[in-house]
Amino acid sequence: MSVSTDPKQNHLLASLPVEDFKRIELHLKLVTFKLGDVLHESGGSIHAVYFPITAIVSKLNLLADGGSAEIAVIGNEGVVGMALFMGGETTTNRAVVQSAGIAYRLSSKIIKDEFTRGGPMQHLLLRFTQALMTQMTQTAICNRHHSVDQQLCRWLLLSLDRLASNELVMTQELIANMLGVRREGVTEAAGKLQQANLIAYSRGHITVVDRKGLEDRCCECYAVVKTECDRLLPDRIAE
Amino acid sequence: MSVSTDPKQNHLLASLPVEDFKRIELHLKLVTFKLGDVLHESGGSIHAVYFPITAIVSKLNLLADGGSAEIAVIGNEGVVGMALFMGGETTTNRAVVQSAGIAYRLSSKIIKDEFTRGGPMQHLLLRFTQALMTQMTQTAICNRHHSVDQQLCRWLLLSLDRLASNELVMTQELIANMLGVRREGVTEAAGKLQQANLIAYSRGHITVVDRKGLEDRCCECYAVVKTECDRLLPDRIAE
DNA sequence: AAGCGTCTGTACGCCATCGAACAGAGCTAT
DNA sequence: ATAGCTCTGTTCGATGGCGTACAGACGCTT
Repeated sequence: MSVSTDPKQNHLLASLPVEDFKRIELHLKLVTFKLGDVLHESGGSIHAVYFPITAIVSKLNLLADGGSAEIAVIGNEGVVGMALFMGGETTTNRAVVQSAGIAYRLSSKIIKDEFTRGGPMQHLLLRFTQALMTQMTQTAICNRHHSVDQQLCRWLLLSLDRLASNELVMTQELIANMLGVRREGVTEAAGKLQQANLIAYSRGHITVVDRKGLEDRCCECYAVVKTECDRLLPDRIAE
Repeated sequence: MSVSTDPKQNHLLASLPVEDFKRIELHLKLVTFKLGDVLHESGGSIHAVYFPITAIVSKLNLLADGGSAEIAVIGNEGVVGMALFMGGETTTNRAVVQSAGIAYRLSSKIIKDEFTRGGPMQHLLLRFTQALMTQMTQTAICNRHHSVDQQLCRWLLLSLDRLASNELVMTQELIANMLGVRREGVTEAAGKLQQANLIAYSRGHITVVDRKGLEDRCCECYAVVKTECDRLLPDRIAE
């Protein structure tokens, strides 16, 4: 098996004890996602959870008038579809692929059974859920108090942390949807970052040149989320 | 026992099966909170969970520069201190009393044991957590897209739903802290609502006169949260 | 009843973001 | 190489919320 499709590239799966992993191993289905694929709709039923390996997934809230805002981003540190084991079955947000890649799918029944055991899997899923809540709440206050410039930095850094390379495939239009601002606002903010030699981009490809510079320019929100994720989540293989 | 101090005034406690309730009943400690009391600090350790009866609690995120924003409000439909059973032990937000009243306290050990059982209590707590996440995410998008006027309506309605009377004890200054806006912004928005005969207030006492009118004036965010809470949470005594 | 502190009302200039409209630049397909 | 589409850059007026400053109103205390 090639390293790049190893389920244990997902941090949650990686930190499961052997016996627990063995139990679900056969049920894990490799799936490939491309940019824009929808894992589940807002209000739609959820049939499985997904453990991203190289894919990155955005949770987007939507408004009746077409407005939107990303409320969290999930990569190989976590899992998509928590509403299944939380008991709600659906959520009021859409899960959409922000960066193409692969993930492992686990069907509704299997993940629920596993969660109900109350073992390491439950423990991991709950801690991840709390990390996700931190991201959501920090997004809320960031939306309230910080400039588009700062939020773009936060967004780039959060995405970068979940990516193997330093290049994002993402148009300014899409970033604007994520941040819930106008496309022109992103153009302007991105222009500033480019002038400052922090990023370089062209037609949907953004390359982060100076990561440290982005962090300096960013609001505190990124650091809050990062610190809390590091605290709550396993960062590599246990055992 | 007077009706007003019955633990079963809390919807979660009320919908526990008899045997599960009996097990924790003796450990429930009645506590009285006044406006501004802090249940736990941002980043501080949490020693107990609280089931509000008449009290209302705000979850507030804070910024280094003093900025703040309410990310959720919890009344007798829920519980404060989820980080305990989620495994994180602390959260990055402050829980502060927004409306004076009583609550029942359950110590760390008891609630954890109860949660670990995997029975009805776990089930209820998880569903409540998901309802709370809905509130958080809707707050995030509301902060991004809606006016102070609309947000004030949302805030009033969410508070009202958790209150026995139609009078809130709350200065405009405090509301401003919750919404993360200037006090003057609240004065202006509240002035409009008063002129429209939807509310009446004076020196820290707000009376809602026309609830329906508030709903009409509000953004969709209130309805989204309300609908999801109704779906996920028990609304009265089970058995 | 006088005094003081708290709460609310109002005004003004400033700035970030919005909305709309359009120009240019770079792929890609035929 | 030409046409057409997507993506990015720029402009301009409008506007909502911010920061600051101050004035009036209410109510508690002495």
